[in-house]
Amino acid sequence: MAGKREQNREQNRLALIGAVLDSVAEKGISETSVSEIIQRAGLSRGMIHLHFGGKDNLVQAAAHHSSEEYYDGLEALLQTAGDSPQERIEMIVRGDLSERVLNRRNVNIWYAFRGESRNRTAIAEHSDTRDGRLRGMIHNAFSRIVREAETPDASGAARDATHGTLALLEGMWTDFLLHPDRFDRGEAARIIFRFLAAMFPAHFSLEGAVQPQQKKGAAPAAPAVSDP
Amino acid sequence: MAGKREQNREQNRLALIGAVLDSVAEKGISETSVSEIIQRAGLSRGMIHLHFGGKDNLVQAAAHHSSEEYYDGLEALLQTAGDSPQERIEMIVRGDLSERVLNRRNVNIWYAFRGESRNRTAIAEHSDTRDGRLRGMIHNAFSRIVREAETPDASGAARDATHGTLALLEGMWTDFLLHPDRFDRGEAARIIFRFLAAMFPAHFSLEGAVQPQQKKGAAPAAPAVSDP
DNA sequence: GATTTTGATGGACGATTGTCCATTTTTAAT
DNA sequence: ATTAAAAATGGACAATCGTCCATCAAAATC
Repeated sequence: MAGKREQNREQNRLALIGAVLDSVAEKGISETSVSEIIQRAGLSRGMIHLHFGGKDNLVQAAAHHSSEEYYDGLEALLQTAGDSPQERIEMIVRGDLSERVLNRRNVNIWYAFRGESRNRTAIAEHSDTRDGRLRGMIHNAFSRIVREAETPDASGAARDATHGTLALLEGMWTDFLLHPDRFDRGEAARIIFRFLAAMFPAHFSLEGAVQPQQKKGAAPAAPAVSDP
Repeated sequence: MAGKREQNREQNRLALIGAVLDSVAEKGISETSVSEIIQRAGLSRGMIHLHFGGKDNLVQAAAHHSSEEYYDGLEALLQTAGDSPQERIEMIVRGDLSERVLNRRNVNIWYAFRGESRNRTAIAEHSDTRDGRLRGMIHNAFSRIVREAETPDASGAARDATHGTLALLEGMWTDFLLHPDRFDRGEAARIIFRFLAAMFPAHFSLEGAVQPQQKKGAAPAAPAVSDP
């Protein structure tokens, strides 16, 4: 039996965190005031001090919550992936670009906290740990790939591929932040795999997209007028 | 004659903008108050309203100023580059990762504004235009590369290479934001060129040096997009 | 040198910020 | 049913926010 008392208590805690995240996503950090938060949560003014001891702690808890949510989602997705390293990397990339993870709300929240993370040490830590865990997963997979491929300077290649893949994902997120309407998930994934396929042709290919390795060049010859 | 009056006026305008950027870089946006600004600028309280009509406009002007500064620096660097597209791309990448452009101050400012750009339409616009101009320069170079290389689906390849390179640069900036102390410019550049070398082995090499052009006979033709 | 013009000053102002506590309400224990 | 304990309320509070204007100082013009 949870006890109605403790149950309500936890429920209100989460309501406050949710209200912060909603407000940050919608209005930005600078407009996320105590008044705004308690109005969204439908609770009284004193609750913040009661549950978190102050607004800063609440915001920090919200950042932590959001970070955990992101990583849990990604890890759950990863458990449905196959065992091969390329499958795992593909799952991470597609997962990180999926609607469930990469959406306006999450992106807004993520970048809002990042912009203020310099001062809020605790928030910066969450960025770090998330980054660290994700990096570990990707690096692990690439290590196996370069080992199989017997690449020269294997450890350097794995590290660079990891770093580059992470950077590419970060860049795509930024893309989404700046142009959420014209962002194309398929294109983002295709570009990442195009780079990976160029580096590890034996492990990645461009399925679904043009893969004209041995086909004769059909001379598309369409002059590029398309804006970038 | 500039007139001592107008001269002082402009000087104070710039002092206010500089104070905003210093404060944003050092304390973050949320702690950049009017009091903080005028204290740093050594001017009186009314100046903000006099010169900019309000704090929001001043912050916007500061964002604009910072953005212009970034792009001007990059463009100046680009004019010292050679004519070949690979030289231009290398110059852009190395320039974007150079100490002069990528440093704590600029990164802090840039991400602070990004985090709040959702609401401030004007600030978001500057991100856009900067992004657009940079994208144009890179896309222009890749268009020439794929044309020379007679790549199948040339326009798609150029677009993807542009998109990927921009994403990689963005990711490296984020890297610097989160770990300014252990960031390695050389490593960042090496990774980008490693990806580019994999995609365009005839044009980029792993050492980061530009690959010597194999055929000199090819007419450069007119650039698809004219540089500003 | 006198006058006009304009930039610059700094305090007053109401609004809003986050904190905190006296009080009330609700649940658990007796 | 009564008491004890905990949770929730909402307003008081000082501090700070950004705006604006009456006033002053200085440069430009006459």
